[in-house]
Amino acid sequence: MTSGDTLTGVSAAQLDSGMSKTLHNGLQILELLVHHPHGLSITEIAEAVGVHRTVAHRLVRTLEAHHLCRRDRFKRISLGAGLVRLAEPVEQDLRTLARPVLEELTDATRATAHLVVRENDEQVRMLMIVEPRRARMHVAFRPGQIDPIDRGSAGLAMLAALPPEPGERAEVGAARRRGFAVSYGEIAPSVIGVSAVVPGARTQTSVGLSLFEAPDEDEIGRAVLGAAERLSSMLR
Amino acid sequence: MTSGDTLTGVSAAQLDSGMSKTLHNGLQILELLVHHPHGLSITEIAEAVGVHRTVAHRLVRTLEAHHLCRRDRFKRISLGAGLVRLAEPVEQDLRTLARPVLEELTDATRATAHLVVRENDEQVRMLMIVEPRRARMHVAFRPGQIDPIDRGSAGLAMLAALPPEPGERAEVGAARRRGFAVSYGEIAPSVIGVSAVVPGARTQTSVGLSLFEAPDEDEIGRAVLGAAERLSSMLR
DNA sequence: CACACAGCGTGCGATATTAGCACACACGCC
DNA sequence: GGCGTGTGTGCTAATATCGCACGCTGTGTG
Repeated sequence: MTSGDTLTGVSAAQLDSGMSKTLHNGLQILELLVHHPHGLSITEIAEAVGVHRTVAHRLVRTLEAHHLCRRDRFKRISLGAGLVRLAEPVEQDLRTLARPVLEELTDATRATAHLVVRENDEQVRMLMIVEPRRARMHVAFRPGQIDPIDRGSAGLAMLAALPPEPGERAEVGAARRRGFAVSYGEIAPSVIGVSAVVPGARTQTSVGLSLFEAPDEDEIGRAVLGAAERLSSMLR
Repeated sequence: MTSGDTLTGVSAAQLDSGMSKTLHNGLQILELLVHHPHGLSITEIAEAVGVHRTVAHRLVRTLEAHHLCRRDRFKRISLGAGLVRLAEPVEQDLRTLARPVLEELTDATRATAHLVVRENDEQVRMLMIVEPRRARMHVAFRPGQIDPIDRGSAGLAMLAALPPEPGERAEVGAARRRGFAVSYGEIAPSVIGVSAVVPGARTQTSVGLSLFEAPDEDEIGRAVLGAAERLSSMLR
């Protein structure tokens, strides 16, 4: 991974053979705009993506027609509202049901609660409730963030929910015995994670907490397990 | 608008000259998948979008590399979690701050609360809180839904926030006098809308309610105006 | 006020990318 | 075991794209 990632563990897609270059470039524009909330000009986009200005222009027009980009009155381009329509069906029920559970968990523990789902060999953060609740999220994690499956408490918990593998990390075995996983600074430095899987979800799912100080693992683990159980029962 | 819309007012983007056909096709796949939560096969996608199977295959591979699609173990394709990363920055602060305000409004009125922002000549529904709160949303409205600016209470309220236009609808003038707009069945049949703009938002924004029975307009209007005011004060 | 400048938008040909074919493969079903 | 459906992969023709050149708009400056 020699290029393209500006945030922790967020890998930019590489143009591989058997992929469409034009579509790839268009999507790269979207991913670029994620990191520029105040918008970019056509020229800046063209430079960043590495295409000719007129090419960027055409791609932006196309994205705009789909409401995936918008242009303010100064022609600066930012992400468009059509994206929320596209994102809305993604694990919709799960997110709707999980929100009150996470809020409860956050209120009980004064820590940031997460909902994470597995996607192949990676884990995706789907929902976060921070404390205090109305804070804007300037933290290391963001919804939609993608990390490898074998890192962090959420990933460990998911691996522990499967049958033991020969070369698995010791933490996975510990998580399997305890029912919840703990990790220290694996995804963000000095952030401690405690997670448990949600039984019965269609795709592997976990609920977890982020802490900045070493917790009473058993107490926090019980809270997380309780939240996972509660969410699990709502899924039926 | 002769083709492509399956839901109320949701218009599919047309391939216009000056647009990239490949990117357009790729995005069409995403929009198609919105309506198929259980996934589609490559062949079904190819048919629906009107491209050759191998073309669809390549497009899907590209989308997949960007985590915009995922394939389950039976090769069925559905929307991927990368979309929540893309959607997350869209009006992020506004949505974060508006949620508690909308929840309060819903609890007070037992009606569905909406947050709507303007995008050029269209309005986009950004957030909805339904009553009961944990219900899955099977209603006529969905987050991300796009409607023309001159329909429904949210649009009327936004138009009323601008200087009077010569040919404007009478309802706009009424909304301008009262400070909030009311509409009867303009977006979804027999659904009554009451909306007020949020002063001070970067893009024109409104807060509103959906009702199924004719309300006491002044009472509901006061509640909506209060919510808009509260949200407005949080933006500063 | 006129000028220059920077960035945006649009035709139009050369070219590289894509479209579609033909085939091989995997899987489930009779 | 054979068949049928659906997926994945080289390869060439064809076509959509790329990038150039030009005109435009709006902004800052002498």
